[in-house]
Amino acid sequence: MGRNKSFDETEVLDRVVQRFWTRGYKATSVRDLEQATGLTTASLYNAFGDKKSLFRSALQRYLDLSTRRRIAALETSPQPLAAIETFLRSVVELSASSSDGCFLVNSAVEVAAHDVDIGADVAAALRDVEAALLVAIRRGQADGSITADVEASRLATSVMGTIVAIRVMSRLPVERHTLEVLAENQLASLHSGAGAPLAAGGDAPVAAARPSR
Amino acid sequence: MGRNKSFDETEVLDRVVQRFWTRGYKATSVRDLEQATGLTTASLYNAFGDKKSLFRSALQRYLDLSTRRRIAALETSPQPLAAIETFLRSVVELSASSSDGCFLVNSAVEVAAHDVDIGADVAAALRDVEAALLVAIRRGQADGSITADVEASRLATSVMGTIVAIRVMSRLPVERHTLEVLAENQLASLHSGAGAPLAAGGDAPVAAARPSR
DNA sequence: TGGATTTTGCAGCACTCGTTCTAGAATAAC
DNA sequence: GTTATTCTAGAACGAGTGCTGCAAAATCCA
Repeated sequence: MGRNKSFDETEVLDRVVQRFWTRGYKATSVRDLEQATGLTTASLYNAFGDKKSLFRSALQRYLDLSTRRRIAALETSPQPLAAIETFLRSVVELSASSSDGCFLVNSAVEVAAHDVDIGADVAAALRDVEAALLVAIRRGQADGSITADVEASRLATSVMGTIVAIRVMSRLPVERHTLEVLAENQLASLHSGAGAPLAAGGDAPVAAARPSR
Repeated sequence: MGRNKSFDETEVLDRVVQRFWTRGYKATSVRDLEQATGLTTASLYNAFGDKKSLFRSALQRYLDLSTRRRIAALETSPQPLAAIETFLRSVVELSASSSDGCFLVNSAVEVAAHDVDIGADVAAALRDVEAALLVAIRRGQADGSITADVEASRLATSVMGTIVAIRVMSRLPVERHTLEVLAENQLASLHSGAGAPLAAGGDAPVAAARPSR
């Protein structure tokens, strides 16, 4: 009983994600969100609670759209090393084409340290990613494509760190080449075959300075 | 001619750094800074200009105190690999004992993407660190302590990325062990001797969950 | 149709934001 | 001592902050 909502919650959340993602938590005002969503204050507060709750909902929506798809791809791919490579290369691709970075990493730095709840959200999401990487790495070690000289859990942490680093560097006016080097060095350290722990040549083209925003 | 300032600018800047560092740019108000420094609005604006200028001055002060000391240590140490190891271990130490992260990395994520000037400041500082790492790595390759299988510039970028990753992870409620793994994997990939690209054992103790703030 | 219940539009709350202004206090040069 | 100049104190500005209150509109269940 009662009146129905005139909007779709997930569509609204997508707009909210975009705002929080590009501007950050503090720099995004509730009025910004009203303008971005076309909703009024009352509708926003009625549907999602206060600003912090809305932010957490947006973060979960972002995880559903971005992070969890990657996790699924990692866990189901028949070629785990190739899946990790695809993952890393897509992160480089995204990072090179936008300075928005990763909503999760941005939130880790700006908000997570000051809010226990959001800190737990972010840490849990990163743990999920690392767990998926771990599964893929273990399978890669089993089929011989990934080096077994290092514990799988250590490799997973290392890959996770590389992703975070790429995401942070992408917020700065750095060359795309820098991001590629980070990804390639990480990939090289995963390959089995102990003779060449890291590729010395580098098969990716050196790109020009990325366009400034 | 005229009246003299009743405060020391660098002492005031140190207080300002602490505020911006722990709370971020947007979440730190000018009134916060007045309270932290004991100065009035007029004195702050007279000495440092507006909020953004004050932030940039604080960032430079931070670089003078923290970053540039590390750079000097890297460039002058007779044992470059040991210097890098000391660098990484001190980053882990700092990161494990505080959730403030690195003022430079925090600024990269929160502010640099939205402000061209600050973005240039941050990127330049990271370039300086990477350049110092490069010098140390080249010397390590020359004396045989660091692997020559990988281009020095790629190693430098990789170490830089690891530092950034540790700094970001330290803002979350993660175990100290995670930060140590990141540092150790990176160190292992620097060592010459191709047989064991990454240490499998791990000589650092597994610590309990770090104290929450 | 008639409540009951929910959503919506919008004014407005108390407060904080970065910044400026004015008056007076302090000090260097003459 | 006078004067020119700088610094300090604190009020205040207009705009913006997160959030709430209230009446009107819309919808479901009976």
